[in-house]
Amino acid sequence: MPARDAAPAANKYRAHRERQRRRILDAAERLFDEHGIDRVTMVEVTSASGLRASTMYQYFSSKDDIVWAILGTVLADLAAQTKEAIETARTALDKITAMLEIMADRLTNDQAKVRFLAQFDAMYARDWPAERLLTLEGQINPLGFRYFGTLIREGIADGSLRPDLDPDLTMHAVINAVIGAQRRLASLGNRVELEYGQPVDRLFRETIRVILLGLRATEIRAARVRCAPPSRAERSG
Amino acid sequence: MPARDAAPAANKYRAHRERQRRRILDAAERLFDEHGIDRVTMVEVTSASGLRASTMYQYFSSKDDIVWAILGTVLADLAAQTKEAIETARTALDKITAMLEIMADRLTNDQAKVRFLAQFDAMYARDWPAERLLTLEGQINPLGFRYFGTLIREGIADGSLRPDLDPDLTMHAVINAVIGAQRRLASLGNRVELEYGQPVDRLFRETIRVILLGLRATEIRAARVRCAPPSRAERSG
Amino acid sequence: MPARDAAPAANKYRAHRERQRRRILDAAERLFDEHGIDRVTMVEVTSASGLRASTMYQYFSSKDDIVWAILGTVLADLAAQTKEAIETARTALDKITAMLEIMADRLTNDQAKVRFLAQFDAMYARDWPAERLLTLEGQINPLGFRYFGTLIREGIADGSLRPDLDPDLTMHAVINAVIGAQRRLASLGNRVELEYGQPVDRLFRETIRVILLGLRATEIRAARVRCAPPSRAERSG
Amino acid sequence: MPARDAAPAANKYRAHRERQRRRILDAAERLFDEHGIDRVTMVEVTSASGLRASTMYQYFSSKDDIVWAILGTVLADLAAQTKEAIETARTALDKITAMLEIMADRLTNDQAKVRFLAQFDAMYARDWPAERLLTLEGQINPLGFRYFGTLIREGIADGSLRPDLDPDLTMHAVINAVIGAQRRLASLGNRVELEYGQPVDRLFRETIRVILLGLRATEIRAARVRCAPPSRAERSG
DNA sequence: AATGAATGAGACTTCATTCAT
DNA sequence: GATGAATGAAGTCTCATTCAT
Repeated sequence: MPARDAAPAANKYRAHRERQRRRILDAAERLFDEHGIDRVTMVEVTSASGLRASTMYQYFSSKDDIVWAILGTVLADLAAQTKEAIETARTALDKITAMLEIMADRLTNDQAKVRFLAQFDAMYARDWPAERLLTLEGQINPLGFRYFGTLIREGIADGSLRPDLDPDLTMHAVINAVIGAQRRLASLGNRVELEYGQPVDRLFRETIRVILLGLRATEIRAARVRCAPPSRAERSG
Repeated sequence: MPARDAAPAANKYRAHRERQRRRILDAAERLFDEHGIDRVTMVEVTSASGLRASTMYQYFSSKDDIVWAILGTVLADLAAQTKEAIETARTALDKITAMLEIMADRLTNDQAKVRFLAQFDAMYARDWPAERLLTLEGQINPLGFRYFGTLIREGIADGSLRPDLDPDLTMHAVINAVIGAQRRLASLGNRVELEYGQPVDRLFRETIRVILLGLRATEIRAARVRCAPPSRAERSG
Repeated sequence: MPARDAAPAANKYRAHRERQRRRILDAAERLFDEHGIDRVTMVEVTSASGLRASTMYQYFSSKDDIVWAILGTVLADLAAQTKEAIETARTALDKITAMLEIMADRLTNDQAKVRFLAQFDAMYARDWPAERLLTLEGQINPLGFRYFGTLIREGIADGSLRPDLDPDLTMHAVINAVIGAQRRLASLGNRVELEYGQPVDRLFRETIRVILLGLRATEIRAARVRCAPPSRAERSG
Repeated sequence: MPARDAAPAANKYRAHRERQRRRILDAAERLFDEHGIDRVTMVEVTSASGLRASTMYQYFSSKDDIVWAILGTVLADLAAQTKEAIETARTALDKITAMLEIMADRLTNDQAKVRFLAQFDAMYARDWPAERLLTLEGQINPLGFRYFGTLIREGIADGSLRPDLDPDLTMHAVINAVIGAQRRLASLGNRVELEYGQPVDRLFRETIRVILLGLRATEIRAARVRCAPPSRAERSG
């Protein structure tokens, strides 16, 4: 009976299509990471996927298509992780710390994906429309850029951040530096390690530590209170 | 007399060659910045230089050749500036500050060159031999990487840096973050500006400020100088 | 009862097929006119018809099939119109005039179809078998080519045509010129208008007028009627 | 001595280049005529010219380029012939007759080139910019379109043309019909011959004869003089 | 040293068509 | 009868590079 058969058939098609798509994206992701996005041709992706050129075009009509598709999945993962981490944090400093921790974690456990983002930034930044960037970074910080200012103000209010920070500037500056460092380390990878004699994770975590030291309230509050002896809170901060 | 004619002729010849070389490099630099290194072909560089393909081969036999040549000039400039700045500084913090200032200055005044370095990192990191990286970073810090550890120790000793910094790690971490941020900002350029509503220089200088805040012992000293001897808790931060 | 259900089902089926066929032909006709037959691919016709490539093959298995099908309908219309017009005419000149009028009318009111014929001539003339041409022109003049000679003789006899016309040649020559002019004007369309500053219909009607002037015995007769019995010389032209 | 060698070397290059160009154009012209412009691919032209695909692109970068180049030579020839013929004619009717004679001559002696023009009209009319048409037709009538009106007026004045012709319309209409007929006959070629039983030249010359009969003053002058007996000239006209 | 010509290699893309469901 | 998937074949075009002058 056609009515009964139609749905399963359609499902089967869709499932097949999805599987093929994944094969292509996986092959592409691997090749991009091994040789660099710019050095990989559609022909290579095609044969690495076990397809013929003309079949490929039924799925992706250009390398850009593939790149954007990969970007989509990478960012979706990232967004989910970030959101979860922020929700469980309490003070603003904790939230910021959680965000940066996520980035350290990704660098350790998903270096290939971070490298992909690094390449993407370097190669596509030029061409892609500004809204894309909003989407991109917006997904790293799913609460939106506006939230950055709020976060700093919140931290100043709750005493976890230095009171002299510029709410409209600081968080942007921090995120940028951290993303820059993370991607650079992912790209240069073990070269950095060879050279600096330090694993990339340690370097990155140290970067985060220094930045958080630069943000946190401890010393400043001491200065503000000025001539009173430091409270216990300050001492332990 | 051949002896007399030879030298001027040779000079003229060398001068001509040097001029041609510059034309090529300038054209390439411009194209690389406009369209991205990977999207520029030798054909384009050739015709932008006003040469013929076959003439090009008398100067550069591949795009890589050109890229490395440009890299050489960019790094030489950078090295000179950095060295000078460091020499005039007194405390370790001053030296670090000077190094980071140089980077901010380059971002403001030589964004194209920073963009070039950003592209270089992203695209050539993969292939180029490790010694090259040593050269690269070695020229930013002409005193050598070993010096980084010394610098931190010096700063702790002269009281300009936090005493709890790890001499083998901190400076590497800081430099990496700053380079990462600088190149990222140069690459994304006015896109970041549109999005964050802040000019890239301000963002970058804020990044530096936060990092220096994270490094310095200043506030503690400030508090100390002003009112009372620092408690032990403050000293250990 | 199967006997009762079969007929309506078959009808429904046939109606559906016919509707699909028309959709395809209409889409093709439009595309052929917009972009030129040779530049239109089956893929384009297929998607303009809202079908899938594989479905198309249930109806037409090549572009040629479609072209011939369209040709069939266009010629059928034309044949009907021509036949009717000729039947109501009295003298040979009137018949010829009627035939040419039809062509002017089509140029004015069905320019797209004339353009189709123009393209067909230019592109398929090379390949198509000679019998097809017979069919083609035979339908414009449903009475057959032989009739052309008869027509001229008839006109000479009834005094409507110049007596010095060659019955085996003239009508062919005239028809050819008129078809050539008509199709050319349809093809070049408003380009001619822009250039010559005259609408295509006016140009075409003027062409017809000149040709008819070249054919008719009228003026001589006019002279005759007005003043004096015609001399023998005038009668024989 | 370089000064002496340079010029001959450059000449040699240019001569070689010109020879290659001609080989390509000749091969293309032949293929276009045999199979139709649209059915010929660059690959075919290339190999018919004895070149490699990549060499071809040093000369012509698309089929269109080739088509336009051929068009250029064809029109140049035509323009030269037409101009010469017109100059030696005396009355307007003679001039028109000369123009049409040229077209008959080309049909007889250069049918392939006329076929090329026919194809060009049918296939490129759609796309090519209007100025091109001006150039095209302008070269057939090198005196410019304005001249058409003048010619008719001149003919009416010198008594060689019917006085009731519309100077702004007639010549355009005539030329269009003649070009249409000529190209149609060239395209259909021997098919027409088979069918009509008449060689194409005869048909075309008959077309011209009828049209000229339609234009010339003879009969009209009879009418104008009205009641005088026809002169001998009129009788034999 | 400069350059015109030639070209192998290969990337990208589209089409028409078949087959299994 | 409709359609999703697959694909061989072919065309278009560009690039890097060599060679002879």
